[in-house]
Amino acid sequence: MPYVMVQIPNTPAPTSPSAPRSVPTSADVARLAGVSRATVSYVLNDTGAVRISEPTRRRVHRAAEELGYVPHAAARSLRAGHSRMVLMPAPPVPAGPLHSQFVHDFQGALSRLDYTVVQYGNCGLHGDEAARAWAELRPVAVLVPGPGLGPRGVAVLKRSGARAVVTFGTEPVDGAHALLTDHAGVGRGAARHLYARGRRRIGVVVPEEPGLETFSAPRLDGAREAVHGTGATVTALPLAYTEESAAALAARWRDLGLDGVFAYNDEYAMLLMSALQDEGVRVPEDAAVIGADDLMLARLLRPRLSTVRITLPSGRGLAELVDRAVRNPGATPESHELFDATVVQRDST
Amino acid sequence: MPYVMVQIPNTPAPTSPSAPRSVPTSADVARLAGVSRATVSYVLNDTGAVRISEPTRRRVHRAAEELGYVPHAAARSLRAGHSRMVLMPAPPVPAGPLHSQFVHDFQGALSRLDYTVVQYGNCGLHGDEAARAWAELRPVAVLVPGPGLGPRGVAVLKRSGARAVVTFGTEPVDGAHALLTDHAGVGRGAARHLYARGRRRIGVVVPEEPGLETFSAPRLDGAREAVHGTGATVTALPLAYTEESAAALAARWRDLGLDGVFAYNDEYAMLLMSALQDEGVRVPEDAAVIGADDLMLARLLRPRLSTVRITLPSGRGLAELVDRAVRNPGATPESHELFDATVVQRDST
DNA sequence: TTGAAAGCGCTACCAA
DNA sequence: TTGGTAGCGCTTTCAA
Repeated sequence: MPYVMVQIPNTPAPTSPSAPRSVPTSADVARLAGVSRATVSYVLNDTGAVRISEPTRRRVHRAAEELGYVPHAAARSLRAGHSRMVLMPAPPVPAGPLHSQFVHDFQGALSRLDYTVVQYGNCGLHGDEAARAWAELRPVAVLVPGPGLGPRGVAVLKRSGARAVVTFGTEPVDGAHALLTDHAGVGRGAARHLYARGRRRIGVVVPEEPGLETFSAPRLDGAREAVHGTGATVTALPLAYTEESAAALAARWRDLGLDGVFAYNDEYAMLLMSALQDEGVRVPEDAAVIGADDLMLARLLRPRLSTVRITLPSGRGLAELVDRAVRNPGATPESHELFDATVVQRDST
Repeated sequence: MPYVMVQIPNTPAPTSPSAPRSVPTSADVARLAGVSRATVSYVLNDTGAVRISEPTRRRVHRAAEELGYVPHAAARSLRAGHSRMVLMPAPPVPAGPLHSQFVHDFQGALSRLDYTVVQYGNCGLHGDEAARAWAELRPVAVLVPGPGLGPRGVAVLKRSGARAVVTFGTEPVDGAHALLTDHAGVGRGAARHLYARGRRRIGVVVPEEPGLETFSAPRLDGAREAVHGTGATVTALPLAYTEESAAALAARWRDLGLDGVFAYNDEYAMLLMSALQDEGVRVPEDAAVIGADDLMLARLLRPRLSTVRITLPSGRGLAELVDRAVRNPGATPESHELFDATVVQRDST
């Protein structure tokens, strides 16, 4: 079907009544109020050093209101030479409840310190590429979850003005503050507990979902380390987060000859424990099961699930760390343990 | 222990070798490469219209590399007059698994369409205040979860250049595209199901956690509506997400004289069902329980939990909606049902 | 093939 | 008390 392409002007003539006028600037406000742009800036920012008469203030405010004027953050921070944006790249996997809660708190705390917190969804970029993309936004601080950042990335960020770079991860990155997430410690705690309960052939669930290796690998390593030299064994058990996968694993459970399992976290633990029970494997007699994260829901299953409780520090404390780092960018990067991992024994071990 | 505070200059003299030099600009690159800023821009952006000789290109690239030059996004979009930022204000409550997954998909899909997706954590701001804060960033599109935005807010955003404003919520907002989340439909489906199973005195759990009213109120209303005129009753049951609260509710269950309950979602349902069982209330004989969201974990409890499954559309489809809206900002706002709610009967009803 | 220069929207210095 | 104006870093038109 033949058609005619009509050129639609994307900035309609300002005479058109219903059309969206172009975005009002402070110059427009100044014009309408009959003052200079400088005055507009003074009034709207309530600059202390300069006194503007009350009638003028009113005129400016009225004009701004009438035009629906909103200042342009990019222009402002360009002029100012800095911003108060804290950038937090979104993790490569959808956030779990712990992470969601943590990010929420942290955002709140930083907001109260007058920072603007922004989660940046950068799909597919890796390593230094990603760092460059973040650096383009000229954040005053960057909080990077996971291992996506090397020393070169840190350097790129700092060179482009980031006054604080903070990483979450199992080990510190050169030049950045580090919040150490001791996943190995979680695995170690779980395996030690199983060992103490008399288990010698220990399975460790490793989720098959991509993106979780970051956490699962150190947890597995930690478990290995915990029983090293004791004669107990640790076996990696790949498991997808589906009932089918759990049923399949449970079906070959007896062949595996294991007597205890650290199931990565409470969700996988619930899934596996349930499948084991369906298979007639008794928990904890035939197989002791321990999870991690201490989800409330995990207390509802019977037997009640033992777990490694992970307590994260308050968002406020971390926000203060960031604030300190921003105020004193020269300081030597600090490393902090972020986790506090405690075994909570219930009925499944 | 006494200590001496040493004033560290935060912009060290550029002669200092190891100190962080000030952020390199395209002018620095130009200087180092011995060309003009224009040439730098041409080379780094690979401008098609202009041919730059190969040796010059190399010099520019080398210089940029050496300085660790990263372009300044704010300056660029200021000059360009527009950006490709899609702003998504973070919801006031920590995200649940459904929301996390959805946001993740959606971010990925928009990234592939070459947008920059940014979740903005704006603590405490409300209504038009919040809209103004978002507008300062001059996003090309804004996706607002929940009811935080009125027609005035939409107008503010559009006036400041947003070419698409999309709301998630139970009802459309004037001037914005709407993705309708039919929470009432969820409640309706659940209550209808309970009614069909012979229940006449129906409880509806209303979470006490602040910020959830947005979802719980329409779910309750939907349940009321479903049984309106049938002689069946609907009773709101406040419940905090703690074992204590659930135990307290279960303790007075017999006094309440209810025979069925829609428990807001699967998590509250699991909590309540478990408490009821501890109290000796038989499920489903004495009390039929239905949740919502179809969490996998809810299938693990016994009796297996009936639920209202909520399927969200793919992130890709929504990303395309946004893209279409951005390309054609004049179009009449569309409204779409976002939810597809289906009752899944298992053993608890 | 390259350079000079204007200007995006804003703030802050200096002058009136 | 107010206005003129420079300049933040960038792209792009026009001229050489």
